[in-house]
This record gives sequence, structure tokens and C-alpha cells, in this order.
Amino acid sequence: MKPLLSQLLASAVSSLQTQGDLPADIPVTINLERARDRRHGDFASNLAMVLCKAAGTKPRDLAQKLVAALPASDQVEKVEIAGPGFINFFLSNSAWHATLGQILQQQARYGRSDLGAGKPVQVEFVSANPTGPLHVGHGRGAAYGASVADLLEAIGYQVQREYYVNDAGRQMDILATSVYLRYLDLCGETLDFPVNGYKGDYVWDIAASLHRRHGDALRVSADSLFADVPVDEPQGGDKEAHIDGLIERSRNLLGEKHYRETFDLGLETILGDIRRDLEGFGVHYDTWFSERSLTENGSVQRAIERLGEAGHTYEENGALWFRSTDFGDEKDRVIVRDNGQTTYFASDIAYHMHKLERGYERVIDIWGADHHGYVPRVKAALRALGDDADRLDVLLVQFAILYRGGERVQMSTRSGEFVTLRELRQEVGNDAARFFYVMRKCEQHMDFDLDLAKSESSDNPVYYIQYAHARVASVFRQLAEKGLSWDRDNGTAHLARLNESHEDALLISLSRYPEVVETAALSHEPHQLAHFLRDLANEFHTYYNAHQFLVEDADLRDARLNLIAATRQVIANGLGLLGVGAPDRM
RNA sequence: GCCCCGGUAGCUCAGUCGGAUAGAGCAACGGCCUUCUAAGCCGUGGGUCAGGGGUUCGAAUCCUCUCCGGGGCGCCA
Repeated sequence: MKPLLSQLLASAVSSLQTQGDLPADIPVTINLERARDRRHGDFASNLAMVLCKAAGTKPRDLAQKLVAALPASDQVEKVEIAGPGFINFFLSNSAWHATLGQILQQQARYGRSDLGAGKPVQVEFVSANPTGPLHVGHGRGAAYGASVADLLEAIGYQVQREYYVNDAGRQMDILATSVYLRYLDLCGETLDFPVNGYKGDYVWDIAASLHRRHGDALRVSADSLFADVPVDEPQGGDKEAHIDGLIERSRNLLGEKHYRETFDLGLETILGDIRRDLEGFGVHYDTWFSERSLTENGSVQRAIERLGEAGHTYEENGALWFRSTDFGDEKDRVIVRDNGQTTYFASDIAYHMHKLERGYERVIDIWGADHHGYVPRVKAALRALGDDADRLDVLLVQFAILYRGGERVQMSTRSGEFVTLRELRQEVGNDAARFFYVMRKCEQHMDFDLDLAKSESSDNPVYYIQYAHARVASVFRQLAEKGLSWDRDNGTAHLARLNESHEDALLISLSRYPEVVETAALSHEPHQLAHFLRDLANEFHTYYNAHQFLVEDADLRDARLNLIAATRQVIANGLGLLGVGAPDRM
């Protein structure tokens, strides 16, 4: 109904322009919003206050003229001018009743639109290094990214969900080496595990797989492996130099073939685990994009060459630098190290170049807030390549800080002391986890109280909303048990019987749903939908307590059943976009 | 030092493009099950929107400064 009112106002503006009451050449954007207070009608526009300067009249006088020029509509009962010059619209009952019909007819499609016109958009999210299981910090990015993607799809974009797999680079070498060290341990070697190695149990599991496959065939003596390697931190050395030395020795002693096998075994095992974890969380991807493929297919080299040809690189101290300061970055960045290796940043330039080449209207990256310093340099690279950096949106998700027993839980993948996403899902359930994660806007720090989420599930708003859904289902079960049935058309014919204030409130909320989906999608803020659903559930519970649905009067009963059936539909649709189930029983 | 995010009720947070009297949940207190699920509902109390200045018809919202909290600033990934 909002589009209709906008049209009416636009039409009024153009009549005034024709009459000469408004300059013809001014830009007019129709500003229309839901009135917060029912006494101000259903919708309010500040148009007269915005245009009064251009018109050279007082806001209220202009409002009068606008109202006089409004075309008639059977959806509008009356229009008032109030306060400093607001134009308030009061909608007719038939407007609300039409909404109800729409919901019952469109069902799962209600709230969806074709605003995005099928334009391709990519959402890349989570993209955690496959060096260990996903932890609860990744969970927020997963839940948020999945909902942003689903919302964009709901308003008509063609969405591609992508996970960027960091299957190259030093962290993966550290993983491979950690696996090999655990393997040697299983063979009976005695060794000091490096401070910087990955210590989680899953590393033992991968090492065991390797051992099952090869027995002791890949065994070397710990002494030969550690010989000439710089000492580790506890011995007064540098932990980075120590692990780098171990990587080098492992690679040499295993040989390229078996080193690669160990590396890939770790990668595939962990990535497989991550995939299953995300699937189980209701988070689905269209593509798993390999970082290594960018090197193998020459994209990294091509990106470096393109930057060079455009004159944006230079050599210094044996390294190749990208002059990112020319594009707004705070300092220049190395893209090829003095040892000839390309940096992670070089891969990222190639990756984003490649993304834009794939033709997306918009590319959305969802990163942890700790990567915020990375945004200017990636955008700088795109600009240097001659691409439109504005096609890239980077959304930064602040950390979820975990609390257990009132104490902050420290997380570190390498120490192996962390709460995995899987543990969280098992403890609080997918629904609560998905909902909890998107309840706050992404740039808000989040306190995730594990004890609360685990023990006091009734404190979690997701149950409140699901309960409303289940209650409607229960009413329909009771209806059947009483031998009655719902005549939807009869309900539609008697919607005028819905004249309780609770019914008005519910109708208004239901009609807001498409607007909520649209703004939540465009602003990438699923929490708006979460809050809307909570409010809607509240209105339903209030109604439920105040009035009986299964009344003797069949006309009234059917009308009320239309209303609550529509409520159930909207709750199910909204929860669906958040990846939360809508149970019929609780 | 520079950059990003935040500061709204005792706690956790909403507050749409600047809009009319700043809202929820939890916690506290008082009520409501013979009736469609009490995982619910109703009511009461609770505010210097961190602070100063500015922009304008109008500011929690925009600009600026200060204070406080979290995070980030590698030839790491």
C-alpha cells in the first residue's frame, strides 16, 4: 500500500507543478513513512515541509494545496494536515483487508518482490582458514551472511553465495607440519610440539588417518627433523623462525609428493568438516572458491602484471610494491616478497579482480571486524586496476564475545581451547543460534552468554516467536477436533467483523512485512526482521489472550481464522529468511 | 600516534531518509489458567540518549571537539 500512496503524492506534486504552485525543475523525492502514533493516521509524509522553501510558502499552506490535488482512492479514508505540516493518511478498512487476502493467496511468496530485477549479486562470507573447525566467532558471520543473502534473494536479486578457501599460504603449511609432527609422534618419535603449531585434537585425527594410510613409511627421526632448526620460544628462540624451519625440513624430508599429500589430507579433512558444519547450520553455498586456483590459472600473475602495466608498482629492497597510497591507502603494500613469493594480498587483489570480472552487479564481502584495515587496500587495488571499487561492499561483523559463568571466554584456534560452532549448535540448537546471531546489527559488539543461551532457553526470543506459530497451528488442530472447518472465502467475505483494536494492530503489522523485508535487505540488516517478528508475535499473543478464535458465530470465526492463518504465514516466511524453523508444536 | 566500531532504563539492546510524547526484553513489584498451549497475557516503577558546541522549522539520529570501552595498524594469513 505504500507504493500506492507514493503515487498519489507524486501525482499531486505534478499537478501543482503544472499549476505553477511549485517550480517544475526541483528534485522531488516522495518521503512516506509509517506513522508511529495511530492518531497520526497510518502513513505520514513530510513532503510539504521539504518542499516549502522551493514553493516559497508556509509548510501548512503547501500541505493544503497538495492534499487538494491528491487523486481520490478507495484505499484512503481521509487525509489530514497536522503539526508543522505533516500530511497524514488514514487508510480505509478495505485497504487492510486486501492485505490479508494477499497473504493468504501468495503464501510463501508474500513479502517477496522483484525489486532486484534478477541482477546478479555475490555474497562471500565466513571464508575461515581451513586450519581448524569453525568456532563461535565464525558462527556470527555464517548466520549473518546467510540471512543477508536470503534477504537479497527475497527482493529479487540473483544471489551467489561463496566461500573463499584459503588453501594456500603459510597457515596451511603450519597445519601440514603440525599433522606430520603428530604423525611422527604416533610412529613413536618423541618431540617437543612447536608453540606455533596447531594443537587441536583434530590434528591428531588427521595424523591418525595419515598413519592408517602409510603405517610408519613416512617416519623420520625427530632428531633429523629438528636438526639445525632455530629453537622455539620456550628455549629462548623465535617461534616464527622455529615453525618456518620445521615446515622447510618437513617438506624436504617428506618430499614434494608426500608433503603435498599430507597438506591436502589436512585441507580436505578440515574443509569437509567445515562444509558439514555449515550445512548442518542451514548455511548453504553455491561456490567454494580456491585461493590456490588463482595462482594455478595465472590470475595472480595477471593482476600483478596489470598493476605494473598501469604504472602502479615499483621495486624496493628486492620486493615488488603496489603504490596503494595513490588510491587512498595509508601506506604502500608489498605484493611480491623478496623471496619471490606473492603475498596473501596479491591473491586477494586477483580474487577481487576475478569477482568483478564475473559480472556481478554488486559484490558483498562479509569480514570479521579485525580485517577492517584491509578494506582501503583492496579498494585501492580495484581502483588501480581501473575497476569500479564501489561495486564492492565490505560489511564488517564485530566479534561475538562469549561469556561463560560471567567470565569472558578466550578463544584461540591454535591452543585448541575454543568453543566450536558445532558445540554451540548442539548446546543451544540451530534455531536459537541462528536467531541470536542476527538479533543485533553487525557493527554492534555482541555479548553471547553461553549459560543463558544453554540453560534458559525460554529467555530466548526465538521461542517466543515460534510459540506464536505453534499456537496458531494448535488452534487449527482444535478446530478439526471440534469437527469444524475453516471456510476461507467466508472469512474473506466477513473481514468487516474484525473490528477489535488487537485485530487492527495485527493487520497493520502484517501489512508492514514486505517493507521490513525490503529495508532489511537493502541495508543488510537482518536484525530489523528479527525485531519485527518479535513485535508481531507479541501482537499475536496479546490477541490470543484477549479473544477467543473458535467462537460459535461462523462468520466471525472464519474471519479471525483468516487473520491468524495470515499471521502464521508471515511468521513462517520471516523465520525462514533467518534460517529458523517454524514448528507446529512446541 | 593513526584508523574502524560502540556509549540510549539496573542489565542486554531497538530506534527507518533528521519528525510529532525515546521503546522492547530480562531483572523488580502486583495481578490473570474450569475456557483455542501460562514457552503466554495485563499492570506498576525505572531516562542528563556519555559530555560540550554547531547545523535547522525540528537532533538519540547530521557535523565538530572531549571523555570512556572494544578492535585493528607486518615483506603474517
